[in-house]
Amino acid sequence: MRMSQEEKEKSRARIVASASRLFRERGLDGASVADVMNDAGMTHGGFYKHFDSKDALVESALESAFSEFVSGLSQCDAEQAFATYRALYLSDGHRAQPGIGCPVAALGTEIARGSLLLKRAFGAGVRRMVEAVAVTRKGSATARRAAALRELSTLVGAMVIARASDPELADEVLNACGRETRNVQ
Amino acid sequence: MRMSQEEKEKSRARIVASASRLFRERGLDGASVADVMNDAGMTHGGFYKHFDSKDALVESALESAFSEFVSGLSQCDAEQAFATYRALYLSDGHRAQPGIGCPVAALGTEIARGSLLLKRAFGAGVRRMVEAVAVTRKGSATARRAAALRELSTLVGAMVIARASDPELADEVLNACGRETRNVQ
DNA sequence: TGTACATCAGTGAACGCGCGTTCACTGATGTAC
DNA sequence: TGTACATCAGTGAACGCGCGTTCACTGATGTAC
Repeated sequence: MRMSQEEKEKSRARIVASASRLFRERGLDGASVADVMNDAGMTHGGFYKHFDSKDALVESALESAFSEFVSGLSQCDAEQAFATYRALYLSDGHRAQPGIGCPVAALGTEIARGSLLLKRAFGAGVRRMVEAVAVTRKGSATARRAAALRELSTLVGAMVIARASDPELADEVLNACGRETRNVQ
Repeated sequence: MRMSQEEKEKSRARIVASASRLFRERGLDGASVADVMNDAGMTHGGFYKHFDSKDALVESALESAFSEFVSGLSQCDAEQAFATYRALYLSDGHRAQPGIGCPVAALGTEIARGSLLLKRAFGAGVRRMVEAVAVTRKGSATARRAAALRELSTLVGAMVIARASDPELADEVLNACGRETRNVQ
């Protein structure tokens, strides 16, 4: 039966929210259209009233995931912000909950095999993260941006290594990157 | 027709070599058993004379990929080694050729969803990379190891971001991490 | 404002396809005597 | 050393399964008059 336009918008929002979480938890291939629709409380057949293809959903889900994650980071106090970012990013909570965490650490190596369109959407999200980190740094705009890119790279790499390794190595890499980062030689 | 034991060993080596490359290029889900066997010059049916399952192949392929990548790194002069590692790791060549590159940057986020067995194999490979980098650092064993973990995290994160983003951002992150790394504040 | 009708969000069955895995078969290899 | 036979690496067809996508259908919504 037909739903109102308002209901349709709500349905779409639920689909994107479910996809955003499930893709990060299970991977782009690991979460099927049926999984996502079921999580959003519907059957899979109606999916194509909202999106042209699974690829289109991935793009929307990525955008949503970056928005959510960046706004979570940006709630911190500007002065102490980066220390807080780092502590949050490298926390056990973040390691254990990729579904609500950083899209780069959750999906990076899969997006690398995607279309240029997908990489542009991903790049746009990374830029938002870079900008959120850059405002916590000092120096020229160029230097702040470069520092933010290095910091982000370290955080992403540490979380990727931690999640893909046994718990012992995971702890070790998170510890190594979580303290004294400013004294890296 | 039955092959000699020597031939069987050669076949197995070809299967692992093909898997090692194809998994890094296309992902664990993106390269099928048939793809790998075909690349190794055989049909898919004989695969199970060599491995119990695709998962077992993934484990062998990972081990082979780490071996190959670490030995490539270790050929450098010990004194200048890390500068060379970094330049090689962040090069356009490495970005464009994941199939012969770092297994962490190629498969990290997928391994994160795998079994503990797979993560142990992955962790063992990462440890070999960490040790190869740690010998190029100075200070106590603990400090060298922590520095190596941070350096590796930065390299991995930068390559993951670069490969998953549009070319402009890719260049920017590789540049930001490729120079003046020792002055990260 | 009321009515008649076109639209379309969501359902559930179905499609073709590629996947990991299994299996009967072939014939050279390896082995027991 | 030669012979008879068991073994098994590799082939190619087949299996059940889940995938992305399509489609006929339902009935409330939105709209034209």
